Amino acid sequence: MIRTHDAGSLRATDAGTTVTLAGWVARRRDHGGVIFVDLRDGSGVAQVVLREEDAHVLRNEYCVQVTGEVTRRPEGNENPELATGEVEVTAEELEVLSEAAPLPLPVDDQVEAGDDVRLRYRYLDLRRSGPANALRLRSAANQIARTVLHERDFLEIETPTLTRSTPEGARDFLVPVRLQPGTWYALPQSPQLFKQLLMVGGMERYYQIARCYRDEDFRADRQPEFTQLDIEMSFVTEDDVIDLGEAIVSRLWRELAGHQITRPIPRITWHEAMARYGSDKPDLRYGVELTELTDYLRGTRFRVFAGAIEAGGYVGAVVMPGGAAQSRKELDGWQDWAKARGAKGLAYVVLDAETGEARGPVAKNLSTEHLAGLADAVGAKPGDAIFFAAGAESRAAQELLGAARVEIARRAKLIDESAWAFCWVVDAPMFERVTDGEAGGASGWTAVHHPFTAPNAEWVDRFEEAPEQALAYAYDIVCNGNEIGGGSIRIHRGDVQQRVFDLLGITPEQAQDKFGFLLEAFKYGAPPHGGIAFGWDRVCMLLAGADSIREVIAFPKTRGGFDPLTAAPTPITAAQRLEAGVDARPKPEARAQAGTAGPAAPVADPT
RNA sequence: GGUCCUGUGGAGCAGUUGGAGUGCUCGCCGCCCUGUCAAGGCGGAGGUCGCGGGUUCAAGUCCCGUCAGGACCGCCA
Repeated sequence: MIRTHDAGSLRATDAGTTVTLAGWVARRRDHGGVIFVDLRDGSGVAQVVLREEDAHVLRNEYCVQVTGEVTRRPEGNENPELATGEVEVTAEELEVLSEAAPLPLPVDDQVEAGDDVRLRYRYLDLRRSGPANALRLRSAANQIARTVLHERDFLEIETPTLTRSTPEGARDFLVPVRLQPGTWYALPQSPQLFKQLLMVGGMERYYQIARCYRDEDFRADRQPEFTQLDIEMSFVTEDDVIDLGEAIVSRLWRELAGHQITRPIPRITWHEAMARYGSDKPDLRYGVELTELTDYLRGTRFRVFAGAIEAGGYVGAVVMPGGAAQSRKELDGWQDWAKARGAKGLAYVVLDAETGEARGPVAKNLSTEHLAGLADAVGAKPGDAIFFAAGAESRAAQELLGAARVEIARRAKLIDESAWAFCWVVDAPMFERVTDGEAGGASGWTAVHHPFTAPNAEWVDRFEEAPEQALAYAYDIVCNGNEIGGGSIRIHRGDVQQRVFDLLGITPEQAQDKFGFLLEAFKYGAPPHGGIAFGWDRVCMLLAGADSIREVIAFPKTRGGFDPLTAAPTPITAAQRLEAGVDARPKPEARAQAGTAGPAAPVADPT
């Protein structure tokens, strides 16, 4: 090392030692005869005192090496703000290791720069303490997860990133295969099938910090490539996986957030979560629960509600504490808010703060009796506002109220930002009805989780009887309204798997074509198994207190899938295009079992 | 694919009902300065107001389109 000490480590006890430091000029204060430089390295900052003429050339972010004696600062010149504030290094030698051009992005913790500039100069951004600490935290999180898992005899095993599509339902990223022109690899959306094969292979306890790829639109908590802490275990029940998940999460939060999670983490069924919070990832930092009014309002003459009730649907409400104080404009704003998410509107009633009298457009449509008992029915007080949602589809109405609940909490400032509220959402439904608009409204079933999720003991023999009610051994862990992980016990019996495929409308031929290798593996003594995958970027984002996963990714992409630093993606040359076989037609016959098929002749046919 | 917000020297922001010269802080360049720590003082350079079109006597400001960044819906666990 060309340094003897870390700048941030110097203390009063080091006084008298001669040290060599290497790092960056974080800030300089040039007094003419004496120059103070804050020298920053990975460990922190120390003040260097320079009296040499040639020190005047120093500029921000010059990379320098300094040798000198550590001395206590003169009486009264200590800086209690700095860990190293009691001492300074009086430079005897200064070497400029490399100069820095004027900075396009100030390396300054005070300045908030725009995302495009930060990402374009991410290496400068990372010199700032916030972004640097976010990556350090992520490294620590990785370490903690590995420790917990190795303590429990897990094996870290890597799986391919050039593979075929796994059935997660998102769009695949595709990679042309030069050796088999016209054929394509898919980047894995998750290592799902491989980890199940590892269980068949007797690995019993697998984990991987796995990069996953999904070609869908971005969000603050979504990137096209992202990371999962992926785990699978053999011979386990749902409780075993949940217990492991809690062990990991509680260790992470204890060591990185200073928060002791109370275990067991509460569990709520999926149906209860939808009924009480209108969400399958409820934020439990605040109350504001939904109330179902389907029975209460039965017989109402208000068409919107009556229609939903007669259709066997749902009417419900959520209360905004103090919401009656909102202006007409604010209340109208809720209508726009609801329309923006595809609802027709958001009916409401406000309760007069003095008299408790119900007012508002909807109040006129409700009978005196319904109005009289309304406040009690939904738990509202004078001065509150009550929002309603109704629909033939219970879930859509509940989700609208659930979204309103989140918005209410935000507008009414009901969220304790320092709180951590965890829960498991269990007993998720197996199937969801899908209507294929293009196929003339034909309806079928799709797997809520994925098609290898096991029905629970109650439903395993009869999920076909009422697919919409069948429950799975599937569980999600939720933190402050964010789904941070999810998993399931998998199907390991061929007959059950076949019945699930039948219900999903997957023909044996299709099943064979898409994941025949997994089904074949299951013929040879597949152990019962299950697992979980944590959305590692989200976990780290929450631990870092960030509001986007971009903050915990070293080199993230912008919303358009663009990397401002490397300017990827780029067009390819005609030669690359030809060689990659992008336009080649695959050989007509389906590729036989692996092994004997030679490389196909290149059928370059650029169109 | 849809809705919304933002775009003004290198960075962060201001710019009123359209009205003369687009302003501030930081940074940058030069000079001064021996105890600062967001050092200070004096002077200076640097701007196609994202881009294109339109309305107008006049556009940073209003309208249309487009590009880029962001938030959300759709999509995606």
